[in-house]
Amino acid sequence: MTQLEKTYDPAKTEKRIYKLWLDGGYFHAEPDPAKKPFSIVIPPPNVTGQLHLGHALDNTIQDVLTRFRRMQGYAAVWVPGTDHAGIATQARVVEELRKQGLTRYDLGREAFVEKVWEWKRKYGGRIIEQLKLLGSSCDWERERFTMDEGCSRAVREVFVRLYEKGLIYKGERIINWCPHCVTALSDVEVEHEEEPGHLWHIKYPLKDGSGHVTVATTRPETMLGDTAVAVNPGDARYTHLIGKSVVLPLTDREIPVIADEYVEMEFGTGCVKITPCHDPNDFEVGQRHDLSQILIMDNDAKIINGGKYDGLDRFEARRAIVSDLASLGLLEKTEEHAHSVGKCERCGTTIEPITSPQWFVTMKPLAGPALETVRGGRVKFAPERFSKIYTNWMEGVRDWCISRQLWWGHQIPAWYCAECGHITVSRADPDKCEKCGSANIERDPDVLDTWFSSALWPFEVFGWPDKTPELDYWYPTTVVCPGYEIIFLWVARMIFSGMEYMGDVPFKTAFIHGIVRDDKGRKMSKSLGNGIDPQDVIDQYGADALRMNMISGNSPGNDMRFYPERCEAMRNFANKIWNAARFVMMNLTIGENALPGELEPEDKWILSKLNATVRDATENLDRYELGVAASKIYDFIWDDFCDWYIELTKPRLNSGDERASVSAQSVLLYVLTEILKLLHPFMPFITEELWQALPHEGDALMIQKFPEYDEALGFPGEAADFERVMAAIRAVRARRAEMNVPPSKRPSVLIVTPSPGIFEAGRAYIAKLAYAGDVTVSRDAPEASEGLVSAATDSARIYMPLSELVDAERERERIAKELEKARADLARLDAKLQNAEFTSKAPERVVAAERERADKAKALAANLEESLRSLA
RNA sequence: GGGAGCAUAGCUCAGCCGGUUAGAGCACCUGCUUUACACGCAGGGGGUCACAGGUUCGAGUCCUGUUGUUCCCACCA
Repeated sequence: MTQLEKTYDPAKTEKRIYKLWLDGGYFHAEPDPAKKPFSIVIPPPNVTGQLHLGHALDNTIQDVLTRFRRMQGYAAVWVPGTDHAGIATQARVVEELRKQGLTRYDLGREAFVEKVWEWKRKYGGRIIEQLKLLGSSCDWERERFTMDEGCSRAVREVFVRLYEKGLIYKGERIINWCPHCVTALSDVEVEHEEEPGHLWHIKYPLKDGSGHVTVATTRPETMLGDTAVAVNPGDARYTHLIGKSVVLPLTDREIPVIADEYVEMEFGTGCVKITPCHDPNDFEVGQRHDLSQILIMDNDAKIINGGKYDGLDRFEARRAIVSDLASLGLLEKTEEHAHSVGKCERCGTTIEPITSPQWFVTMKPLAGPALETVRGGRVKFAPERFSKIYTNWMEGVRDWCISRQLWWGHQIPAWYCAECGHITVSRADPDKCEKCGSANIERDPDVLDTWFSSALWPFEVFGWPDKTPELDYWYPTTVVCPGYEIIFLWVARMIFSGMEYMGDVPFKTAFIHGIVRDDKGRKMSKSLGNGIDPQDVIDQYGADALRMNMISGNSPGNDMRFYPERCEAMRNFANKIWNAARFVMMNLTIGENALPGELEPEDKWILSKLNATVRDATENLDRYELGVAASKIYDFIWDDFCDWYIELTKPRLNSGDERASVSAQSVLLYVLTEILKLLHPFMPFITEELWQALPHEGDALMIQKFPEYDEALGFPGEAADFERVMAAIRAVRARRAEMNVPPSKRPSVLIVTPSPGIFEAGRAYIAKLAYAGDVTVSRDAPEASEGLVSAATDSARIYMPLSELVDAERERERIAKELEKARADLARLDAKLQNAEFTSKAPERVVAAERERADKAKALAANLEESLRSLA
């Protein structure tokens, strides 16, 4: 048998074990009609991204689920891949170029895109390699990229279909513009932040010279684009002005005063400047009143069409305009005013609402089935509460702006005809206008939102739009495991996409997790510098410890704080298992894993505990309660197996009796092997390593059968009996500890009990675990003696002659106190049991349990009384 | 403005369908080189489960309200 090191060293095993799995091909799955399908598609990380703890969390979750089902015999596939991440990736390469003093325009589109591919080839593998460090059992043969050929074909197919169906349109609408990323964004890519700002009250003189109206605005620079002033039609203060004109200060334009319900009389002055090109509400108002549109900012948010302000940055323009208005006497007042400002989620730049010709997906027709499927429970959210968040959003969903002014991404398959203006949208690149036949056509330069391709992920990875065996077998996927921050960006869009193109849900369950925060509860971010690199954690504690830390100690859907010390606890746990296995191996003379024909009471006890743990943990895993499952397994291993069972086997192993030793070894090996299987989904490396070192059949632990509940190994009666012996041992230990008796002092122990059988059988264990010299079991009490220390359980009284340590008076007091407590318990239980309401209404098993408890309290009280008497 | 989460030991958190005397890790106290493990063992202290009502034989768990806190959504000029 291999000799194990005293301490588990993850660094020495993880790489080797991962290679063993790869070489064995165990991660790969094929559709297999003889098995049940199980599938997960990875939330594709950004191709240029670096692994962070958020990835560690959701990949651990996916790996636990995949390994669990694989071991249960499912054809389990976990499809990995990466996302081309349009804006993020392009920004990285732009930044690279900037360092060389270049812009993307210096290279031109084609060369730039080639540059990004180069970058992707160079760094795209990094995150994948990092996922492997975690132990992820992805089917790497099926790795995909959202811009690979298949995905590109899927994207194109979807775009064309939606266009043909009239669900994709191009329109001049208000969109969110990021002047830094220089592109349009969808609504969900904008984060709103409350910021202190100002409400400037500006006088707009009436054209007829009869005075002025005062408008209030938080963005005075946009006044250059004003094309009306609006008041509420019911606002008596202003009805006489409706239809009149005002002269827009700083320009020489005249604009009308109009009436619109949208204006709230209570807010500001009740007069609103209307800037259709730079505010979504004003845009609507403009539509209703057929106002003209004046765009006053360019793509860099510099002023255009603004006379002397042209060329100024929007914030410079704001300062200049406010100061000019003040000097003209048109600034009535300035109020402090907190308001929410939209920021680009990518770069944090303040978003500018702007009218722009963009492509949109009409959402209403897609939202219907997407809502139905969640309401009807065909897609379930875990935890359930997230379905409400989803539903609320989907009910109010607005059209999705899908075009991006980038070069890196899926270019929109639309060609504009210079002759007739027709737009040709086509699966294959056209060489002429489909309407007039002109060859003078030009392709739309824009690319699609990155999430447009990720929305198709659950079916494009299986080969859609082709009909493939994989698609047929694994779609709908079983479960998807994203963080709650991408419910709208990704989960929602997969659902309506799945319904639209596949006619079926993309996954049966969305298992949502929270955010990993730092130890102070803050989000980890580059700017705070509080990010923790999972690779460092793995180096220090091992991947298994990191994984176990991610899974346990938090509940699904809630954020978690990351404490390195918790990893330490899990590292210690790994070491505990390591040493338990080391102990088993050191004592092993057998080469086969089989339970002995005859089992000792302690064997039945541990098997019974194991069996219950298997049943409970499996149930928890079935319900996505991974943390609860992990902690049950943890407790069983540490408390039951290590602290009790291993100690209990020592007398047999050291007895010199070959048969006794072999029987102990057999049970040890059996239980340890089952433990390794149970724990494997959570801590795959150490469990595989140990399994390989132990006698085993088969090639790898990761493809062994997951333990199943076995009625034949229940032993409820025997297990309960044996717990009486354990209770006696605990009682003796507690008494000794209280009196500071060192383990070297081994008094004889007398056990007085009405049921001596189990204690007779357990004599050796009592001697070992309670440090007894010799153990006598009797039905009869000893002669009263001053020198005895006593302990009592509900099934026995225990006496130890420790006359030199014991103070008879204090001993009596102590027992009297315990007795008092036991009687109080008994009284409480009796009262409960005598309450007819309780006995008639509570379920039978609860009443039975209370009865048993009362019986035990009664027995304990009786034993304590007896102890007291024998001291008298 | 709408919605959701959280509030349990000094700290961070579990507590799954309402049913013991509410648990874990860390921290703390006492003792221990017991030949698997000091990354350990044994024993121990520590909680009015935010507050107020309610439902129930029984509430940390369900309901209502209050307070505090975090987050999400929303076209709050």
